[in-house]
Amino acid sequence: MTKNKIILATINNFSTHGYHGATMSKIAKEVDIKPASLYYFFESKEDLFKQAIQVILDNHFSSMKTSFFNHKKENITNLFSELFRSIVYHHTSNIVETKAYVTMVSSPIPNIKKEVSEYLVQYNEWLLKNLTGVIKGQYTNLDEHTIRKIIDYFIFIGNGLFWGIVIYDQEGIHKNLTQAIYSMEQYITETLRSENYAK
Amino acid sequence: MTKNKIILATINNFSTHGYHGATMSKIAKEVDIKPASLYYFFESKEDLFKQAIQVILDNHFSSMKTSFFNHKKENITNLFSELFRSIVYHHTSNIVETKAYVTMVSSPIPNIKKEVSEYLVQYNEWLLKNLTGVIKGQYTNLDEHTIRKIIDYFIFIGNGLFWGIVIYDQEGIHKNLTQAIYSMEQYITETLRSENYAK
Amino acid sequence: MTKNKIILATINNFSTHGYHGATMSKIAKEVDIKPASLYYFFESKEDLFKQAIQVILDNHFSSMKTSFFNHKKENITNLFSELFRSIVYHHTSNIVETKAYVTMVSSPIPNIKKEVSEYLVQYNEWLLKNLTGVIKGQYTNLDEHTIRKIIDYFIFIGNGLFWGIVIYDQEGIHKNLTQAIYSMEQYITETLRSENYAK
Amino acid sequence: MTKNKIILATINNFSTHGYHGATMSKIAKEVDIKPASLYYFFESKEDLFKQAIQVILDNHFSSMKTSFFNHKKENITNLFSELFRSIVYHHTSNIVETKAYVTMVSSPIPNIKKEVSEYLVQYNEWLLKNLTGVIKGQYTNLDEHTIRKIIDYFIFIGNGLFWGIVIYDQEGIHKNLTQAIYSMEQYITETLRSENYAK
DNA sequence: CATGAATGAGATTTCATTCAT
DNA sequence: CATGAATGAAATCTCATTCAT
Repeated sequence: MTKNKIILATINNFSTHGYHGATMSKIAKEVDIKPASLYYFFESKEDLFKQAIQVILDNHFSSMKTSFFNHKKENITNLFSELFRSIVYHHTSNIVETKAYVTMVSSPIPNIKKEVSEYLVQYNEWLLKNLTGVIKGQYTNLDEHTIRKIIDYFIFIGNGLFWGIVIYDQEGIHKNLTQAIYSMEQYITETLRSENYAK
Repeated sequence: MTKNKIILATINNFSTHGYHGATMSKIAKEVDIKPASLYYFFESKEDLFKQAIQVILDNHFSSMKTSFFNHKKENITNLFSELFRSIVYHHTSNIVETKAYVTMVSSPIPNIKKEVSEYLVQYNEWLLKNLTGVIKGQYTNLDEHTIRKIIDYFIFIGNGLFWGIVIYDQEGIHKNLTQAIYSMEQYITETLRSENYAK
Repeated sequence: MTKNKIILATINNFSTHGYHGATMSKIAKEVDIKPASLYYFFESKEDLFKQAIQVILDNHFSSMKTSFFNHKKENITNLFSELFRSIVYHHTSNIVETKAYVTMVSSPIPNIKKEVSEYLVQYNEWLLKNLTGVIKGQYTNLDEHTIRKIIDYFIFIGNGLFWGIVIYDQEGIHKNLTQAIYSMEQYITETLRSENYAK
Repeated sequence: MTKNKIILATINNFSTHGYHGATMSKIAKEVDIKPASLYYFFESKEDLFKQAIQVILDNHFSSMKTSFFNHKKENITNLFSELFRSIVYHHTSNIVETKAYVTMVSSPIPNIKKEVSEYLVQYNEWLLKNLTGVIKGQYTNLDEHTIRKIIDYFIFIGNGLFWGIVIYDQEGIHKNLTQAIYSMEQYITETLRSENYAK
């Protein structure tokens, strides 16, 4: 479908050239149509980019949801490992969208900032709520504050993993994944021990 | 000095609008001169951006060198904490340059990619060499491979810290700094223990 | 057709203002379109001028071919007169192209020199071959060297005629034409006599 | 002297790039000064070019005068040969000025046309007057009309020679010179014979 | 004399957009 | 659906010129 191809070409161009560098011509050429034809599907460049970014965010959300709900959640350390793996899998399989996201964060598109930050807030709330739920389900005695600290640490380590995906190659990313999993395991072990926690 | 002001305005505009969004007009307006005057100091937009980026990279390097050599290096855990603190300090004090760097990585400026990757290689080598030196000086029995793993982990955690600087506010960054320091301490402790190492 | 009109306006402006003096604005104004529209038909100013010059050269070649092949070639003196007449006719009817050609020779367009010199070489070869053929057909005993001398003289006299077309008015040009025809007749008569030639 | 060097650089640039292509920067660079310095010597670009062109015309006139008055004028055929030789010598030694002249004729400089055409009129009158004088001195019976025809033919042949100087190399030019001398000799011989003239 | 610094005007070119077909 | 043709606005860049030093 042409409209879809246009969105993909838009994401592709945006990720490597930024908003102003991603011209309607380049996008049209990638889809093998003329620039004038883009206006049959989209009202304007801004409209096109708004929709394209929505696709990136939707993909990200559904990818994260899928991996979250596909997991058995018997073991929390295991869950974090799985989530890290999902993050790596999602972002490496969609490296173009990932770089587009980074571009979005660093040089935000005029008039589209809002959508992105709203998504981030929404995503974080979702993640927080669900992770909290799972952890509570397994470690019933852990207080809210400790749970929050674990999730925060997970996000912190996830950030390192994320930036690694952007700047490293396959090999480097894999090394980071191992480090992330190890780090999280350590953190949980330590936390549980210091909390004098018994499952 | 006009030339300097132009460079600063360029970094500023580049960091928020990307290469194509940072127009010569916007830059000139920020310096309160006319666009034509930019060409007295720089041959072309590309030339201007090349020099601006060189400034960013030079600043980063000298900032890292300063913080590295100003430290006493009596205690390695301490050194890593100090370096993390320096990273945070440098990037938060130069948030514009930092965002410019992220923009550079995600949507690289045509014909300037090379300079940036060359810098990264050079910086990594410098970091590796010096950190290796310090660690060796303090833990004389640690083998190369273990030292390398420690440094790799340091870089991995530093990446999380870095990305946090880009996307969080003061408070979030400070939280990340604590997490990073803790994480590194843990890692070193564990490593030394598992190596059955006695200083 | 717009593209054609643009080419004509280009030749026109080039012939009187030279390459740098013939601006895209002037050309567009002459065609009654906006400068930006020129870029729908031509990639760049250089591209436009390349094509315009090709038109001049093509016109010249086809004009010369037509007049050469339309002639009966029974009498060689007559042929030369006819060719002179054709030169005058072609250049006075296309005085703009002719002046453009002179401009081209004196202040060549950057990166377009090659096309012009290649054309000149090609045209000279064509002229030489065909004139040689006709002369040989009529004066079977004339040796190659003599034929070549006659053609060279024809070209020499043609050059005087050509420059006269550029700098004189109708009357002056006509006077030159008479002189050229006379000169060529004399030369052939003298040459045949001195070669003791009998047809 | 700087002013002189500027004039030479102007002629040089004008001859190869035309008026609009000969920029103040290029001229300044050739003299190894800054563009701003040109304005110490000349009021404006137009002023500079006016003076430069005056130099070309003055050089041409004095060169022609010298060669005319240095000749013994015993033999008219000889005089024409000498004048042709002078033309060739002057223009090949000053090929840059010559090409500048051609550029001037084909793409005249705005507001400077007048000076050039006035010079041409003046030069032609001078040439006519002096040649007429010499011819009359030697062939006292020749009527004005015949003299004028000879001079006209001389100019016509000179034009072929001139254009040859512009487009040919050393060898081609020399061949043209021979042809021109021969042509003029023939013409005079024929004219005298047909006028049934006895010196 | 000479130039560093600056600029208005204008040149070439790009780009998002429109609209008739 | 798609595009050929066109354009206003703006971007990059050039150029002649000025003026204080």
